[in-house]
Amino acid sequence: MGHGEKGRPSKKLKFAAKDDYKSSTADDDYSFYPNEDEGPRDGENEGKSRDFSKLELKPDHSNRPLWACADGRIFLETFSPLYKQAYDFLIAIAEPVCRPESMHEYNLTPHSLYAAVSVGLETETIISVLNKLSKTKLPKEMIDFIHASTANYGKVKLVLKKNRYFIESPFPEVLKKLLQDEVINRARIASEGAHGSDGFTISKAAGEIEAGDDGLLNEAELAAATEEKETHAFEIDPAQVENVKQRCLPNALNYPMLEEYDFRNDTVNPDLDMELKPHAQPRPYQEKSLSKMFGNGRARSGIIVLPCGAGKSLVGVSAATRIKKSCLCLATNAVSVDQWAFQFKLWSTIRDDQICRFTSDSKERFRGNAGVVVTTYNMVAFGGKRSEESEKIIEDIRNREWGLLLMDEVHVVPAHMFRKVISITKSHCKLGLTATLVREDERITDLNFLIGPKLYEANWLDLVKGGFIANVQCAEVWCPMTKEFFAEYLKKENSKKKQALYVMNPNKFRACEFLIRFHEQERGDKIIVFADNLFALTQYALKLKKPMIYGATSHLERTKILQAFKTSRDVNTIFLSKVGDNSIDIPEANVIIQISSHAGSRRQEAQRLGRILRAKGKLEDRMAGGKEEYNAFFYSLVSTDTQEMYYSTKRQQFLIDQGYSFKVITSLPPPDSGADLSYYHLDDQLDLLKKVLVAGDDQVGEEQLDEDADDIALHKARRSMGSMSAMSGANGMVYMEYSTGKLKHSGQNKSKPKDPNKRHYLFKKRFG
DNA sequence: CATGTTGGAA
DNA sequence: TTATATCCAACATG
Repeated sequence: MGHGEKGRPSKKLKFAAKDDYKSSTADDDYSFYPNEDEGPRDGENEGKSRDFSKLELKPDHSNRPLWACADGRIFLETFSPLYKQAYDFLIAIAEPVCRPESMHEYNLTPHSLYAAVSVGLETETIISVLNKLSKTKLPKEMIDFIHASTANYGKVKLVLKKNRYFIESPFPEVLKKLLQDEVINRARIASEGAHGSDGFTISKAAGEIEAGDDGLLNEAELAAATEEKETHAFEIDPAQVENVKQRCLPNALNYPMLEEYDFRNDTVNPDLDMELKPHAQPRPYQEKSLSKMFGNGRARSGIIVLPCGAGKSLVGVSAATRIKKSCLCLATNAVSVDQWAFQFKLWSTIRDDQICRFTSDSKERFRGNAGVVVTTYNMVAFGGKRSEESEKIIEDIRNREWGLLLMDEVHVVPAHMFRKVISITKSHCKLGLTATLVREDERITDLNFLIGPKLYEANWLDLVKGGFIANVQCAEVWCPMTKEFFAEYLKKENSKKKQALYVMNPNKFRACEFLIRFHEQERGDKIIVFADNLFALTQYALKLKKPMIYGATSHLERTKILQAFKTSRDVNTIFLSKVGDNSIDIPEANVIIQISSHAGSRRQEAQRLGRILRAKGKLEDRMAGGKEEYNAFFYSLVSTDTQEMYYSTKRQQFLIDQGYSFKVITSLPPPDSGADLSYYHLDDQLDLLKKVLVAGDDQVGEEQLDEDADDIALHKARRSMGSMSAMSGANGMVYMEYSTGKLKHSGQNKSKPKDPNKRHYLFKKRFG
């Protein structure tokens, strides 16, 4: 730990691009902020040589794009003509650490090498290709490390046959070694069949190769031809699969298991008749993802990383159409379920009666003996009492042997949920899709053994350049606290109260107001404002008279607001709470303003950024004049000299590592905007301050009693009246006025009880 | 039946 | 650890 910054190239770094790589991303102004730990940097690499000057350059070094260091780090020059091939290769064998414009940094780790072997690369291929691309002779340490890490890889396979799990290997001695492990030994179950002298079942297995993709990797993949060999195997308890897998990982016995599905030779499970439609033309990087998965004619389990908006669903649907067996598709929520079902119908020739959704209010069944089921993680893992109908369907899911388990947004699903889902379902192949493989906590290791290694990861910047996703300008806006707010901020001990103060900082509000005005009026943009803090969200939205959506906003209301945002010229800005992080799909938006967000979740940041990544406009337009224009904007508003500064930089390190250039803006709103914006007068600011202080004091205020009385009265009245939320006071009225006036939707009376305050958790709690 | 509300769960 | 969002099921309403 603690060597996030130290792990970076030292100041004495020789090559020129070093400066780009820091300064193109971060303003030196804030480099003094503590840098976050940088994911797993392997301990054993600490302290090894980082001095490049001793490395001996090859005579033709300028034609080669890589620098390889003894400690496992690799740097890639992105301006090299060999960049494309080198990138494909590196992404397969190493973890990307930092990918700014002109110089990428990667790290070789046991896990990354495991992933490399899993997609068919062999040790010698890895070394020779690295050597070919490197400007210097490969350090001996690196070669040794690759040897040591990969010696055992690819020797053991986990295979599902007729609903039973087997550990297979051409090397019986390896199986014996595994069985010396207590966990694995206990997991073994005796099975009938042709037994060899060592008690293993023996069978012949023939390798098969499919034409791979182009370029360097093709060679490598072909080189990874599987030979015909006797295969030895023993059976294990299905309930123990996960534990056994974990024992085999690089950090334990170091015989990580490959999971491959030889679907073409699967005669047990019924085929599902579906093809990609002709109009479904995968883009190059989608094709590449698929070639990693199906590179040797079988289906490998693993994770594919593509940014939001880059077309993950086409990859998922394509995978399903290639395997042509029953497919269980898992999404995070009901909205996603609908979208996936839609995507299947859009891209494939699947018949309507072969695809079904399984959620609380849609319990469809497919006809015939094979089909696609789209459901939520929750539904499968649900622990409580199920309805009769659900019970039947889930039983079906349990008993079926799935050809493909397609898991969307794997990065948001808690590990224990995965465990449950994976132990409930039996699948030959698992494909995880995600936009961000963030190495926060141990989650990533979990994913590695629960699903499989990373099969492919696209570089965002390359997709931007290709016009596949939008070109985003990220900016952090520094808003000084007003004197009065800062004084209160310093007085408070409670961090919650502090938060209320820095989020409601009038200068921040004015900056927000300014940005909204600018983007609405000058550029005609569509803007989403995010706030995690409900109080702030409400206050901002009310004051600026913009619609908002948060947890308690009804489904109907949500769709209405979103519809207006998408289609109406009058509604160009919406306020979202965390609801917007998942599940709400708004391709129209191209500006995001964050006014508050949670401490240090890089995932959240990336997800929000993903909202605006969908390419906007025609490529030609964007490239006009040879200079690519920004067509999307991402602002984080930060109150200076508060805790927020710390959190903010912490989170943004992630985006910097992804290669986004960052701007710090310190003069917003511009001085001359003055009274045009709210809270210009000190009196207004003080009013706001008072409001914040009262709200921040929550729970035990005198107001509470009044609210209580009102709320109880309302609670009682709710059934009979269904509306007339008098309790909500002026705030609610402003909100309603707005939503009825501007959105012009029908049924406005009905929506009245949806007043934000009414369902606020503070109110609900008091009845609990 | 469709819609809305509530409580419990993870 | 707290706050917030999500889902499911059951029940009420019209």
